[in-house]
Amino acid sequence: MQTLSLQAVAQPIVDTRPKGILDQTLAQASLRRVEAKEFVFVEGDPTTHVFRVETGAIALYKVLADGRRQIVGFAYPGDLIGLGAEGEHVMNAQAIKPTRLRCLPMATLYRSAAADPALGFKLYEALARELAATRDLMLTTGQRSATERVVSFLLAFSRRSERIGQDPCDFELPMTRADIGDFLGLTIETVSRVISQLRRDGLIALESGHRVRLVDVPTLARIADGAGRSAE
Amino acid sequence: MQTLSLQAVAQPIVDTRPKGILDQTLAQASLRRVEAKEFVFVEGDPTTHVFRVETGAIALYKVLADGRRQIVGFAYPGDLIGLGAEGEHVMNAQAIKPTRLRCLPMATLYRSAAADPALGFKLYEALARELAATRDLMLTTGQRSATERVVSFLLAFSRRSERIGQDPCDFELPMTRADIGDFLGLTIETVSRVISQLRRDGLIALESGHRVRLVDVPTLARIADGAGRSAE
DNA sequence: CGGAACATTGACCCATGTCAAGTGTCGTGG
DNA sequence: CCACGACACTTGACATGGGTCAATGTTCCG
Repeated sequence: MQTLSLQAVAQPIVDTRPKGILDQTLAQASLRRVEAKEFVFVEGDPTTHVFRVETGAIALYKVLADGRRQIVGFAYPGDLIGLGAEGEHVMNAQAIKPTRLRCLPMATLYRSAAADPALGFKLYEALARELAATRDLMLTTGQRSATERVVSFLLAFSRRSERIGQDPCDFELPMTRADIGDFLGLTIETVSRVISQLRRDGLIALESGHRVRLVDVPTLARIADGAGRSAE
Repeated sequence: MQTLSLQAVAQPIVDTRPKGILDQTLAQASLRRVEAKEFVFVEGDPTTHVFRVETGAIALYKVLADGRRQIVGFAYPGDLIGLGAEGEHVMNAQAIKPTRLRCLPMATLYRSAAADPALGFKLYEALARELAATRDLMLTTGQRSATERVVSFLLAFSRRSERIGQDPCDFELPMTRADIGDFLGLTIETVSRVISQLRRDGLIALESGHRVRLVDVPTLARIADGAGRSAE
């Protein structure tokens, strides 16, 4: 899942790197700050804008009538949110830490896309990446055990950490155990137990509940893909 | 899901039945037949074509190293498959009954899309619909009980049946119990047990394992959304 | 008609949910 | 600076939904 954020890596010496039209447009877009737990939009809101996360993190989730919650994704800096919904949003977007967003009016975006097929293609790609990520998550929640899910989650976060040029084996999880549980289809307690067990087994280490260090990545990788099963 | 397909509305007066450019292109595309259980493409295949299902049904799925399988969607007549993958496919597409497909070379599609933003938008919309469907499924597999999952599945199928102008309360499921299980994240046995129970409760009726009649839709709808839970 | 694939049903058991208690940890106000 | 309350997290005991294994029934096609 290499992201659209090529521009984040290739920063200008003299602005050699021609920025895409999307970046150009976004650079001028208004900035919005949201505090932790504040909503960017909720289900039913008219889809007036698309947002790009600049800093912070956002949880995207749906809820059932009785309050059960499924987080379908987290958005980190560089990610676009609000794409693909027509008319009104079908989910909630809530900040999990203080966050800054660029706000791009849908109308502007569509006008630009009609004029420039390359922009349209960018949006298409962004959506395709989201779809791929969502399907991977489905494979995880639908088929894996609790331990496999948590480990897959940690490894995915590790890969992301690496992708943005940070230590892939030592990172800060911005979300709570409840968020992880609602993402993986597990309860808080199960997430907590699995993490404790991984620590006891010496596969990960924690200093402060949210700072994770991956100690034995090969073993973790094996666990994620079902080591110790029938047809492994 | 009313669409942005303004271009579909604003069509010329002559040529009464305005077919979109996508339909025009597909009408000329080559036809391919696949038998039940035959693959349209598998993980790793180069993404040379996009397909539209004409008749039959296709299962789209991913597999884990040890063989566990997650069906991420079924494609029925009218649906596009193979969109959103770059370079190579990341999943398998297998017919669950004899199926006919229109095959559209990716290159042709992209060339057309570059020329006509309206087509690009169609593809974008198709992808957005898939994303929405996948997320709904995630909510189901991640948060619902076995009974809720099966009932949700039946109701979704019922809605589709209605959408294509057929009886929403009496339909033929093209897929096996194994397919349903791998779609919902349940075992064959559980699917079978739940269906038997629903029948015993008089909520559905079956003549031949695959022909389903929904008897008490209101109750089914209540079950799907968690009737009999804490905060219902 | 026969066999293979698919489906149902039952008995048992385990992974994970539920309920409950207890332990940090952080931010606020005294 | 400390005390307090609110949360988040951990841990334990127990319950249970759904998985596993196994036997049997059914359907469909050659």
